[in-house]
Amino acid sequence: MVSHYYNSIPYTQKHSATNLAYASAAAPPWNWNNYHHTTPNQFMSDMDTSAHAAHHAAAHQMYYNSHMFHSAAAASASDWHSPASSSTDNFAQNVPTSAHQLMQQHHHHHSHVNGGLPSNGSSSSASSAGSHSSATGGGPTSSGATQLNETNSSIAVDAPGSHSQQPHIAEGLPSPPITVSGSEISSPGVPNSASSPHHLAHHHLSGSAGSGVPNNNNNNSPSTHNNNNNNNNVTPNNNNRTSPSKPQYFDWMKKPAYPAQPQPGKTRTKDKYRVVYTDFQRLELEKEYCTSRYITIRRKSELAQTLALSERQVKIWFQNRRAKERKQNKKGSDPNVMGGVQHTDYSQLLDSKTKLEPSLHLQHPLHSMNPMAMNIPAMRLHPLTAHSHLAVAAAHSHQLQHSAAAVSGVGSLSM
DNA sequence: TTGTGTTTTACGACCTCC
DNA sequence: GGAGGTCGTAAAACACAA
Repeated sequence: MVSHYYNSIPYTQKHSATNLAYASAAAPPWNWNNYHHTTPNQFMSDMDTSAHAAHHAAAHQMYYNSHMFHSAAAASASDWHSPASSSTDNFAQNVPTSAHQLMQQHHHHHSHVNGGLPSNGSSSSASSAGSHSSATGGGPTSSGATQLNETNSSIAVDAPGSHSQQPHIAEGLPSPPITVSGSEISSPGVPNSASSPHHLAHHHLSGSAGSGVPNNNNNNSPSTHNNNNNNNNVTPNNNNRTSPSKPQYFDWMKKPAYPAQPQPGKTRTKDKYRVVYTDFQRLELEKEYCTSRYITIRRKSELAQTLALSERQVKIWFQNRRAKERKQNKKGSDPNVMGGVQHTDYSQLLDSKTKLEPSLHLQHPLHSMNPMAMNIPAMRLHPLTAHSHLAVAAAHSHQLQHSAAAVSGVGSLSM
């Protein structure tokens, strides 16, 4: 199965709607309107529908409004775009610039309600659906608005100093689905991603060049890795884990990140690479995971589009996430205690969430309905386990945001 | 700066289900 | 046969101590 992903279509993209995150220019990534449609036949697909759908939407909205971006919101008011902000913290950078903005824009109306906080995380969106604020909307930035498409291409170089919003957004976005495989994958979304670190840069080039290079995944190649090393200054990483300043052009940007033609049938070896998802992407994935440990086909598709990842990437992320959780549970004899995870604030988060969303403590239908899940001990959620899942996710989210909090001057996330 | 341990993406092998 | 699941693992990215 996997093999054909890159063997058969090595470097081509599948042009399915679902895979092309950016393809749907018309449908902005942040549009969550389609949430939870039932998908008959999918054993999990229905999970999100009906009861869960309602809860899901509610959960996102309630949960994330109050917690997920709380710190970001707090900081956002003044600091996010402040050039003065010296912090190099990656999340902080991302949030403010991209994720946060997106949030604001996307849920602009919510913000009003909430007093300007970036309300709901993306998700929430169900509500935002109709109001997709687009670009102009309101964010501080406006133009940014944008959609992934625009963003990608817009990543252009801003004049230094000029804080054009677009780039920021782009940063927050997706990463590069660069996959060797081209699979659904892979490509998906990303059209080449602008997002990936290199991608961003690479895209940048291509964008400016107008070429629009299609994905190419393979960036990876060694060259990719070298980027970081060679390019010193700025890590192309979209995560912005490094420098806050926007790079202009670098040598590595000028050349293709990867060899023109990797061997199509090769198995992953030297060329193996992996992209680092942006904090925003991770956060969104965590949020989704928080809601359900098993993503439905529909949600996977939506998420992939939203985050500019391939469905395959989303699927694998969930697989890895579950594996991580199992591992953690194993570590701690007590599955309810997340092994190795900091307990600090997530408990707070959890508590708050619980209050807001009691239903989250209930066993998710999926887990009882999914035959496969039934055979997997780890999947059998007893009440406490369910709790721990949330905690894990929350903790993880916490980690992602930790930096943001630090930047904002908030010692710990007040979630 | 470097060495080392951990985490994060991604895949292959194999399994089950439809 | 295809899709998605787990398990194990490779390797990049990251964190951190020395």
